[in-house]
Amino acid sequence: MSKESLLPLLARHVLAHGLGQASLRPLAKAAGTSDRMLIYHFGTKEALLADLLGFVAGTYAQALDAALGGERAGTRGQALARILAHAQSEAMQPFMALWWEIVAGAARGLTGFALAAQAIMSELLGWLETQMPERDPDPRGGARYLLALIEGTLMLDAVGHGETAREGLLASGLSPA
Amino acid sequence: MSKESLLPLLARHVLAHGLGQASLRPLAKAAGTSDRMLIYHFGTKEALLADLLGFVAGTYAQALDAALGGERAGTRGQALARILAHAQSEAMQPFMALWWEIVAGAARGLTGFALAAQAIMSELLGWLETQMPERDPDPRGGARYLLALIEGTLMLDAVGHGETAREGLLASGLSPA
DNA sequence: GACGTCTTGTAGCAAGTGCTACGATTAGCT
DNA sequence: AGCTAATCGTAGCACTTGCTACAAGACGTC
Repeated sequence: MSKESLLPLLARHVLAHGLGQASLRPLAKAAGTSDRMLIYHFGTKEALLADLLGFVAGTYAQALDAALGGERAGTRGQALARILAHAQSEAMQPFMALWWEIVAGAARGLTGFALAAQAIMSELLGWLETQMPERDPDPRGGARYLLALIEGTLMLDAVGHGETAREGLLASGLSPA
Repeated sequence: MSKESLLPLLARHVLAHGLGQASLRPLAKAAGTSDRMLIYHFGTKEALLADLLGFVAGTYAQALDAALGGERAGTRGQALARILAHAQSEAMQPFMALWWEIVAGAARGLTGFALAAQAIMSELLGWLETQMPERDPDPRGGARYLLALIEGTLMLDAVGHGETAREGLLASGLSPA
């Protein structure tokens, strides 16, 4: 079992159970090894977590490319709707739960978390920029504006204020009225 | 030492060190008691956490009222700037770090976390509604729109994408150009 | 003073934590 | 074949976790 072949299994466990419960022995069982081997491969739990978060960020990038093909949106509102539908889909729910744990770690200054979070946000921002309407007057600023709005919406979703977010988007003038 | 007199001390410790490291013995030491007493008063760590998060939510409500007095903003942009300045202030930094942990817990479905998060968001939303400009065409929707934008901005701040958020706000048309 | 309830200290338990020591197996290279 | 280095299993260590058992003081009520 190589390091690389372990990462997907570890990620699966973390997506399902969260980072808080991610201790070596359960992780090892989920990956079909022993804690001894995890330490052997990664050296330290901290290093394991850093590698794991990097892997998750990479997986997210792939999922984004796969799910949201290339053609440009007609309006900012369409780009917004498209990405919200993706993030709110059933399949992305485990990732979203993990995402807020990554944000919390980044806010506490944990380096591995901050790096993964920045990578994921950069990925999403890059995708948003390619999605901006063809003759948008300010694609760069617009993409960043949408990014803030999207993340705020997803956060409100996560804490049970989804309806609040929906009304906010309606009032933003972006939604297809 | 009553339950109520313990809560501020416990909150201080959690704000400084985070929820992840919040185990009974360190908490007890920070509050000047023993783990035995914490269990005696709260019954369970889970119950302690729920009480503690409720207390933090209440404290946040007070801080909001105290720091951001009553007079209405002239424009949506002013309301936005005002609350962002508050949330990004040095004094609020420990609370913001704790906030993302609360969000992460809520996203994982932990009841105490979800309740506290909803209370805090409702408080902020209520305050935003009182701050909307006098002749705003849609104060209800506008407040919700601002809420999403604010939380997205704060999240990007937390993960080191503060500059991204700033550019997004500039492109929103809300900032005093 | 007697009684029962509330409060608190000291010890400790069973389980889980990250990590290490040591030995056995395997693989690759000469 | 013989040697070296990578890979892995078994035990275990020192420590922390949430929580409990047991007993002693504090305190108001009769």
